[in-house]
Amino acid sequence: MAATLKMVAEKAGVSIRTAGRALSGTGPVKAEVARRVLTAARELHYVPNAAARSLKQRASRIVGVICETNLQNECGVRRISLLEGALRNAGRHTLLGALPETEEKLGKLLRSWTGIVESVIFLAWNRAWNTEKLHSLPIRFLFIDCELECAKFDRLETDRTSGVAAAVTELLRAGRKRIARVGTDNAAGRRAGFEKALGGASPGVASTFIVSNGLEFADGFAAGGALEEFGADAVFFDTDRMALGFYRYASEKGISIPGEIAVAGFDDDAAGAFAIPALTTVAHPLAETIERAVEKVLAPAESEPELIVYPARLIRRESIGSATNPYQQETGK
Amino acid sequence: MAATLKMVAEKAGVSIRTAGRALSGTGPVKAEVARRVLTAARELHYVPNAAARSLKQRASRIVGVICETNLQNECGVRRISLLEGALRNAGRHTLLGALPETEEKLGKLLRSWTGIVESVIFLAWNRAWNTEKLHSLPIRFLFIDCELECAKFDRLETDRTSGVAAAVTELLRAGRKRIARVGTDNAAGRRAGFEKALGGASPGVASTFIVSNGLEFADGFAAGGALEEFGADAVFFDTDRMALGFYRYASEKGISIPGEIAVAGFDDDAAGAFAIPALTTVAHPLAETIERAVEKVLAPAESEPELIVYPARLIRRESIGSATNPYQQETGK
DNA sequence: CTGAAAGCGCTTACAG
DNA sequence: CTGAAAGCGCTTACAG
Repeated sequence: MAATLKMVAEKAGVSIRTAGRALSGTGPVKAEVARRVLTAARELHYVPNAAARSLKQRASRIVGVICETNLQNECGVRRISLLEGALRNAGRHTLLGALPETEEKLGKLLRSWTGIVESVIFLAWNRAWNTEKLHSLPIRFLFIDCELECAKFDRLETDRTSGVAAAVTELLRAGRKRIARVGTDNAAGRRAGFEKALGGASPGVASTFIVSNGLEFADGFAAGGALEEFGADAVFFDTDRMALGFYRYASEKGISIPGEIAVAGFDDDAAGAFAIPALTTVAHPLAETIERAVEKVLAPAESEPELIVYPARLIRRESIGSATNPYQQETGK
Repeated sequence: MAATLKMVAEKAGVSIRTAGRALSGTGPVKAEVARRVLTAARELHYVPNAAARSLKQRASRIVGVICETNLQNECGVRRISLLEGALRNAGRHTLLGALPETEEKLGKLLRSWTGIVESVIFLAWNRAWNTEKLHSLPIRFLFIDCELECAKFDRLETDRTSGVAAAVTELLRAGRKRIARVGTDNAAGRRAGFEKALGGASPGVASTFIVSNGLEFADGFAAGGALEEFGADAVFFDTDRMALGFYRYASEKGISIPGEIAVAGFDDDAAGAFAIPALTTVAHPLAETIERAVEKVLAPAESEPELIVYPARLIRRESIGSATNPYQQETGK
């Protein structure tokens, strides 16, 4: 049985209002009375009911976060972890949910969050879905790296296009002539980056796109056959996990990286820095994005929605032919 | 402005109670009246305020989950992801928080969760802390894999001792004579497992424990020097991430795995199955633990606290000398 | 400095 | 079948 403010007030022999003032420190209370209230509260192990306070104040201080369903890639996790910490520093709590399989289920989830959550940050979204229905909910929405096209919501995006272009340009600079990209079909920014880099390539360069269902180790491993068939001497994978899955394929087939094929990934997973050879990758602007997301959540709801794009950062490592050991570069500082 | 039940009732020209009945489907309402209410609700985009309902019903259906601070190991993430899904299937929401650095901050966090959360599941805990203060909070607690010794709370544990013992026994069976363990000082179960396995070893076997500050790639890499110094021909790492960090060290020094040194880890990260050589590891009983945790959260609070231990599972792969390719074993089914 | 009242938005009894 | 009242636990005005 949790103690209530009423119980504390009765025990201290004061009105509920006076007890409230004494405990919260707002408003004047005679020192002796305050002491009596605090003692009563301590003895009853009184802890204020945050939900009741929220209801009265119409401010729950809870932010919903929708993440991808199969949460396992390290970058997504770091993002959630950083977001939770930043939100907590801002006095907010994080309600976590995975993106449901269907629009209907998402609607149900958001309705069940109504009144609990003030804002919802989407870290994952299905681009085939309609955002219309979101408008009728008394919730503020923010989309991070969802490649959403609807301008009615705040959106923070990593500039995947430039990030991928930088990585692919690096493959070209290393003198590679048959460049492949392995990834999923719905990654518009990555495709654009790949094409952008190839647009500036010399005439003798050939390229291909190998469609993958997933973004996991197994998907990278599975792409090995198609890469051999194409005769790729360089490959960009949409995720580091895929790239490292391909490492295993290459090892089994005796294909040398980067000798026979140069490899680059995306996400800057910690595993990549320790892989053999260390993996060239593109890092998300995590810190900037998180900082801005929290600002957005704290800002008054009336502000105009905007699209903010943050640059990704290329991390060049051994897998495209560098002789330096990036592990020492990065951790030696 | 979110529409309230009162607004819907007024628009439909009925009492608030009748509107409530029509919308929730509880209790009898004349068909024509119900239709009027539903229409009004639709037009106003009415969504019930879950927080207000919680307050009245004294049941928030929100479960707090406290995870480790630097959430990056894959196993911990899978656990959270599975937990969120299982809780949602049980009609519960997941409030996420990282374990604060100090007891005081944890107390503050839990107080701020009071009234919001019905139970809190700890996925991380500092064994130096006192559990006494938890008792005064109107929250139910559950500890998963925290190696907590206090019998007043429900605890679900992976049998790390047997898991580690199985891995180390496998190293011994492979004929290794100088066995090291690399890990943190506070891992009681792992230490016990290591010692248990060595207790049954032949007289000629030597062993050592190399203390590590963290459980990351860099920590495994950093242990390389001490392992060479000891002249280890086999090593058990407390996490797969450390083991894979050591892979990099071995590669740089030209040490062959498993030829010169056999390696085993713990956690069953996906990366291990694709590493070269594929990493022998111990898998957590994730599914069983999650299922039981949700059962506990749903069960009446009066039940006696208990300690339940689930067995870990050894996954033997190339890193201790097996010739089979476990990748094919595991994904070929 | 202190208290009685009203209300956040809903639901749970209780009368009609 | 329907409505007026009370209450979840707190806070925000408003009187004294």
